Amino acid sequence: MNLKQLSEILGLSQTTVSRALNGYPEVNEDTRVRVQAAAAKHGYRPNSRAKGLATGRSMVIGHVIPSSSRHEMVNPIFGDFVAGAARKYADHGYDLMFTNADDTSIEDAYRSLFQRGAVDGVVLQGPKVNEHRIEVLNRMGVPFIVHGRSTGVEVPYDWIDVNNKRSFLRATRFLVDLGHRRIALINGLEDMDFAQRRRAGYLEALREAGLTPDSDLMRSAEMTEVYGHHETRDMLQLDDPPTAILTSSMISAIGVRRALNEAGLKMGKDVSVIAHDDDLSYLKNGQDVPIFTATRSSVRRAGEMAAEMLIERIKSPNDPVKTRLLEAELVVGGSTGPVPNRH
Amino acid sequence: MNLKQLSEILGLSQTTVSRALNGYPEVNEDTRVRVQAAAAKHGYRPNSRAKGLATGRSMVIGHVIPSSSRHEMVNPIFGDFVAGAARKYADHGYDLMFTNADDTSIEDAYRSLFQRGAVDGVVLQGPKVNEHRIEVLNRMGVPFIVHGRSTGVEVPYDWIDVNNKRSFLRATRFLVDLGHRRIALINGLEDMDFAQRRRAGYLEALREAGLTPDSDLMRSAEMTEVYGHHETRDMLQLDDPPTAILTSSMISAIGVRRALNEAGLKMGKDVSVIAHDDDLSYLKNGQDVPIFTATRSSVRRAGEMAAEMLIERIKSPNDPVKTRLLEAELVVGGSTGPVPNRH
DNA sequence: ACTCATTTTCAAAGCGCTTTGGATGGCATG
DNA sequence: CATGCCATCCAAAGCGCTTTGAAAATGAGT
Repeated sequence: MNLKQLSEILGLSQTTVSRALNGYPEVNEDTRVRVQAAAAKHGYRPNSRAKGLATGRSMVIGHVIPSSSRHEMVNPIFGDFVAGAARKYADHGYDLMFTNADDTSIEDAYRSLFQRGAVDGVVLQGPKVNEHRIEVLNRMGVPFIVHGRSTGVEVPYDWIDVNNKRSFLRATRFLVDLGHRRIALINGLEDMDFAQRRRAGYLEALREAGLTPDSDLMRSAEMTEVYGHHETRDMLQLDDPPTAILTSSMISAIGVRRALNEAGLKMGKDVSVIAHDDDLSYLKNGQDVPIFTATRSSVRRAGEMAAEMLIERIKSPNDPVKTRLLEAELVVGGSTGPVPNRH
Repeated sequence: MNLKQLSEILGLSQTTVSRALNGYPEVNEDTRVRVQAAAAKHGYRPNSRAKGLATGRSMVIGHVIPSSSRHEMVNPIFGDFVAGAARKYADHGYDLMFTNADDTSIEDAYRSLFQRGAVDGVVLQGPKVNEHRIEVLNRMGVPFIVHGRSTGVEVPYDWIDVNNKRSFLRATRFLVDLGHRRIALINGLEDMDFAQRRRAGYLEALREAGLTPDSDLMRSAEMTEVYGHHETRDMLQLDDPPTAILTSSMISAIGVRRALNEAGLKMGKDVSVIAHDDDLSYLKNGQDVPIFTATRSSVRRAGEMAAEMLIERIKSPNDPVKTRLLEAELVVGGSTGPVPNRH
């Protein structure tokens, strides 16, 4: 069923039917009702490609998931972020399109998506320091929003981010206040912007407390469970092992906990742990009392907000740059406690 | 840069340029080379909407993520499945489109996606028992593939699934062979098809062993970490608590482990645990020796295969129905051991 | 040189929609 | 009654591509 057929059934022109369905004023209310009824009855759905061709808009937002050859990994926070975004897209009549690209062709993926007219805007996830893609997108003139920021990029751009520095600053201070002096940081990949900011917060808190950073206590890699476990076990072997561990994700925190258990150490007593908690739906940080003391910020909510900001940007391309910095809460759970007395 | 402009630059007709770029034979090799060079130089990318309109194909596959009001949850296996699928889509020139729909409108979401001409085929994830959507999709005539199966649906359809029954049968037998008699099952939501099959396998193994199923030991809900923890803690309170626990996901297995630790029980010694492991990239089941004894089947690989099967289906709509049953491996890790001697 | 078959190129129609620039008719106004 | 003004509706152009049917160019064969 297409417009032409529907209009023939109704004995109206395509113009009128189109206008009736799209809410234009120059059509009699009676006919509008009649048209809408017929459309519903026959299950007419305007072809989105044809509509897109005619209007020049695709009503689609693009996301690119990097699936590099090095790290065949899909961050679990991806699911919740996307769910949040997709929900808002749906509210505004947008669909969501993914492209999978490996690290080398990721820029090309964005270019292709936009220049083919497949999407009206894109979301850039997981920006690195000096993120090249931001300038590329800027130059292309595609509306976009960055989930995160990128230190070193000078051009203005829309972004939404968690105040990573502040939240790790606060978390570290919290540990310092509990008497900890040997505080480890199990961070995400070094070149990710968020990891840099978290480290900066961590280092600032150490400096405030007059503590010297120890490179043995600073680890960074993809934040898997296995990684959290591995690094923790490794650090526990040190001559002067950490009494507290900060980690950048709930997933690796679970690995940390596993390593502590294996070593016969009690979390929150022998070793304190603070995790960053993205408030994932399948991996809630406990039910009432949080399992881990954590810096919490819902990535799903971030997805929703990113979507809304992007849609606004598409609507008004010339508005001044919009940015949004979310503060993470520091929730206290059972994984932290005063530094144990050494014999 | 569109076709018309490019053809004018080249002094050729749009027809020839189009054909040259799309590899049709009726064009001189010299001109083809010339056209391709010019296209590359000017960064010409055919508008996908226009192309779709002309060809009647959209080169897009649709996925619908249910984000019901009841369970605001995105299954983490979703990410890996999609990553696998998207990779294969990309190989074949397809894009991937998401729509977010709540439980009540999910059927409508599929209908809309296809009838608007937005997608050439769809993937149905997480089928329930008597999955209504399958018949809907069948009647609509949209090419589709089901990740999983649906007991009670009589119409033929393409699917790819893990042999859930067999894998839980084997896992349960394994526990029985270790001497366990009180074996609990922490399963997914009752109405999910996979959950039914896993239970069927579990029950069959119990029957084989002459054990009577105990409804106190069979739990089912959304497979979160918190849920695994909650049910385990609950069952440990029983007069006759389980000595072994089967669980449908690594995520809830982590909750199980947490509950065991809290109760001062040693996993693999006091209580054995077997989990189903989807081999998620961020949640590997240990590095060399598996943490959990598990029934393992890569959901990413399933995504890849689903994508390929769907693309074949789109190419040849009249081929006989294709199905694919994957066997999960039973990998032995540290979470299982002989039943402890009761005093 | 001329025909005929091939190869190569092209003009134009069509995909299903929106939108511009009228047409048409009814109604109040002078 | 003629005029002008809305309120409604419509025909046709255009979005950027593919594809059909035909024309032009080339080459082989006589």
